[in-house]
Amino acid sequence: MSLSISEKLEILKRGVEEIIPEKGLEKKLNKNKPLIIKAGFDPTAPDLHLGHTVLINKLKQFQDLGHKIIFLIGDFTGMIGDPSGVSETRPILTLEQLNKNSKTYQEQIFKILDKKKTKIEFNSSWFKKMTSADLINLSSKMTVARMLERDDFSKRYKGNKPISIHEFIYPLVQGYDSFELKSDIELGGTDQKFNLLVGRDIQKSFGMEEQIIMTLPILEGTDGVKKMSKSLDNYIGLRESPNDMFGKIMSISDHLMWRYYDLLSFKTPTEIEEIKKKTDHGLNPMEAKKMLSAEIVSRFHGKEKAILAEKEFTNRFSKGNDPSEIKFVKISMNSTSISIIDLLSFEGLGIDKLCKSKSEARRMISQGAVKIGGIRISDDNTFIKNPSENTYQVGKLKHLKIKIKKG
RNA sequence: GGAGGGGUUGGGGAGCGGUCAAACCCAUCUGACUGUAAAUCAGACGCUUCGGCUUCGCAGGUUCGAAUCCUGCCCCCUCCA
Repeated sequence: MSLSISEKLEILKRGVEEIIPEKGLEKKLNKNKPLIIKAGFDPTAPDLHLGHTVLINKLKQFQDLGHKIIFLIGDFTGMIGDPSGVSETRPILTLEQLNKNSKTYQEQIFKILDKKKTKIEFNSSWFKKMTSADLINLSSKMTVARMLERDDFSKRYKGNKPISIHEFIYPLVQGYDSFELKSDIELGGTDQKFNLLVGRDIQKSFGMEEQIIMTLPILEGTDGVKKMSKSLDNYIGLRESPNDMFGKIMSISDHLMWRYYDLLSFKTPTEIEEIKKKTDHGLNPMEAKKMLSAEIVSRFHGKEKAILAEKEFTNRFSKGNDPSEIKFVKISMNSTSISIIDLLSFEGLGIDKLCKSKSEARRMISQGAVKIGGIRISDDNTFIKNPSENTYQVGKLKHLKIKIKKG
C-alpha cells in the first residue's frame, strides 16, 4: 500500500496528545526513509497491561508504515526509578529478574508488534561501559534551573517535597538513550513529556538532529480515576485468561467504556461515533461493552477464545448460572464432620481458600454470600459431613468443589 | 552542625490520657435491584474457642488506664548554616 504523506500523518496523529515540535513529524516523514522510532519501558514488573498497549499500538502503526521500531528495555534506568508522577521507591532488580522480566515483555509485545521487524535494545549495554567521568560529562549538559522547569519537580520543590539527585539523572540517562539509538521519534505517555524533551537536548548537545516527541494519553485503570498500574491493582493484564479479561472489561463503568474505546479499540473514530449514537438511541450499553471486550480479548487470545469468553460471561452473569468449569480439590481429615466456618478458611486449601479467616467466613455467611450446592446457608453452625463432595460458593466469583474424605 | 515537623488498620487522613479495633474519604468485599462484575441503594471491612486477644515506627517507662505523656533508638521531611 502506498499512502500519501498526509494520509500517513492522519493515521499517526490519531489519539496522540502532543507532537513536539508540531511540524516535526511531517518533516521527518518527508525524508521518505524508514525512521527510527524509540519507546522505552522499565522492566520493573513482568506484566504488561492494557495501559501499555496504547503506546504499543501506536508503535504498530509506525511499523506498518515501514519504520524501524526500537523497543528499549530500560534495565539500567530501571535501577534508578522514574521520578515521573507518584514518587515511590522502586525495588532494585537483580540481573536474573531483569532477564526474566524482559523475556516475558517480549512475549507480550509480539502479540501486537511484528517480531521480525522489531529491535529490542537494553540500555545497560552502553551504560555499563560508561565511566563516572562520562556520567559527569553527561550531567554537564543539563542545568538545575532547566530541571526545575519540569512540572512535577517544580511542584515538589515549591511544595517543600524532596527531590533526590538521582532523580535528576534519570531524564539525562533516558535522553542519552535517544542519542545512542539515533532516534528520530520517541513515543511516551504524557507523564514522560519532560524526559522525552531532555532527549532532544542531549541529542542536540552531542551534535545530532533532535528527535520528535509524541506523547500519548495515559489510560485510566478499572477504577476510572487513577492511571492503570499493577501496584494500584486496577489493571487488566495482557496475560490474563480470556474469561478474566472479558469480565474485567465488562466491569468498567459505562462512562469509562468510551475512554477505552478511544484509546484501545482499533475501530476508526467514525465507527466509534456510530456505536455511541446507537447507545444513545436504545442500544444497551452492555452490548457496546461486549463488543469492546470481544475486540480486545480476541486481540490477545484469538477470536475463538473471545467468543467462548463472551458465552461464559453471559451464562454466568446474565443468566446467573455457575461457571462452566469449577476447580476441584480433595482434602482428607479424621473427624466425622467439619464446621462450614472451618472449611471455608481451611488452611489446607492453600490459594484456593474461599475465605481469608474464620471471621471473614462468618461475615460472608451473615451477609448471605455462601452457598453449598447452590443453596444459600444462613447458619454459621452448619456442619459438613465427612466424607462428602459439594460445590461451595462465596460471592459471585468464588466457586470451589471440595471432596472431603477420611484419612 | 543548629531549629522545627512527622511516622496511625490496603491508600489518603482524623484522633493527642479513658466512651478507640480507632472518625471520615477512597479502594475492596457482600447483598438487593438491574441492562453486566455498569449505575443506584444498603451493609461489611484486625483476629477470635465470641469470654476476649493482638494492633497506631521500634524498645522501654509513667499511670488504675496510653495511639495519645516521658526516655532512648530507627526512619522520613522542612528551614537555617
